[in-house]
Amino acid sequence: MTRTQQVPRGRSYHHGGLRSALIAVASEMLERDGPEAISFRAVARATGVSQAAPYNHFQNKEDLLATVAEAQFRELEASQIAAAASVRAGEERIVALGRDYVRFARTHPQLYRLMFGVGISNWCAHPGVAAAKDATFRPIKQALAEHLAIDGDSGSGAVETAAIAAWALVHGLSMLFIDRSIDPAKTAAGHEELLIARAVTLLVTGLKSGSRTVGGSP
Amino acid sequence: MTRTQQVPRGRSYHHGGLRSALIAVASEMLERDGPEAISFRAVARATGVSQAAPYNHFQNKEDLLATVAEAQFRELEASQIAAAASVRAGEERIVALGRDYVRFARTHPQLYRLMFGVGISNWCAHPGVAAAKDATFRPIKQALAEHLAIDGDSGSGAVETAAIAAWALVHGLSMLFIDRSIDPAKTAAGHEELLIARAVTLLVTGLKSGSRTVGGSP
DNA sequence: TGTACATCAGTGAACGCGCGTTCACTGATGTAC
DNA sequence: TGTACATCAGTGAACGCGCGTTCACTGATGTAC
Repeated sequence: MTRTQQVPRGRSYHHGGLRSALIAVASEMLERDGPEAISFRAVARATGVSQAAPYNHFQNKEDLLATVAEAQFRELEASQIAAAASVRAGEERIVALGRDYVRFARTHPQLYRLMFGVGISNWCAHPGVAAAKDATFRPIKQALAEHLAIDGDSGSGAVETAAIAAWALVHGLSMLFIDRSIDPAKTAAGHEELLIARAVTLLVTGLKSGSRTVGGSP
Repeated sequence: MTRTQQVPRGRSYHHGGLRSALIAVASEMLERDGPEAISFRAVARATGVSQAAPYNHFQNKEDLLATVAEAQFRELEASQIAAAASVRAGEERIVALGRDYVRFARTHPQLYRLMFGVGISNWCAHPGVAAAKDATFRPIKQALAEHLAIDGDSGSGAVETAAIAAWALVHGLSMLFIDRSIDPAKTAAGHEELLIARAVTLLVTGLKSGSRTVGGSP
């Protein structure tokens, strides 16, 4: 209960802030080695603590990984909110959100892989992650809804579809960059930014000119 | 050299077709357990052979995994070629390619994850995979080039950008479906197909109406 | 203010495991003469 | 056709490893009276 004061107090037997320290160290190690290679023991070791100590703060290894993933989603959400606020509404904002998204993913490539399940066998045990993921998704949904000016009838279904398409596009770009499917050697330095902007613009253009015609029965 | 005859000959000490048997068994196990969970020993065991036997056919575990990945890319390429041929050129063909791509990914979700590096630490050691990946990419590139009717000057750069955007879209959709980010409970049965078609159509629409205007300096 | 006590958050040893890989070996197979 | 020999493709034991997790424990901390 009094563990709210998280500052380690000198030569204390107790760590004082082990939980957050483990999260920080795990994030670093995950980013360095990737989610497939990380071990619970190694995280404890790197935090300067016995291998059993983390069990006072996390149920098991996956609990720690899921916690890190959730924290990353919260950071991405904050980044998206900031990106949306930095630009006036409309197409510009949607492109800004797309660029921000891919930039975030490429800044933390291995953590981004973790966020989408690499190295975690049972997502279902960690519902908090799904909630954080949904929250991340909100800014782009809202920006699209505003831009398409679909307020009422044809409504939420179309926005949902558009949002999923937009998400798929930036997620796909991020993953292809991360696993080097898009060759960074071929893509001259700085051109990636242009590529991302163009791709998102492409989609938004399609949304605008097709919003009344696209659809129909399966 | 005479190993071209791959049929196991009854109670033979030698297997006769161990290499391809290992690939088949590994594919099954990969699909069942995922690339993070598979072990070289387990593959040997399931093939009914000692744990050392596979080393006569593969340098190491990753060599086997990469071989499986390459084979899967070849299958996807064949599937894409067939999909392109099944429909007349134009927007329809592009949508058909997209649907086929995502269908393939969702039919072999864990193998698809392997194809994009999950469970493999060093892609660079397996250049054949990259080549197979490029080949997979060719049908959609060609379909886009034809549809955009950009033959000469503004040329290959625009097609390349469009192709990467299209690839990112279907790859993103595939991955989001596979890791259940797109909730299949929310998406009523059969509606996924519609979602995929709509998303691809969106992009193609954007390509058409924006092909002369999108671009500019970074 | 002092003290007895409950609780918290560590330790270090151990359990049991399966892994990737190597090694010396041997039975099976194919080939040259 | 028979045979000596090289090579191929298996075997089974072993090496060395680090892993996730549990356990009995104990030192540190906070609290009630």
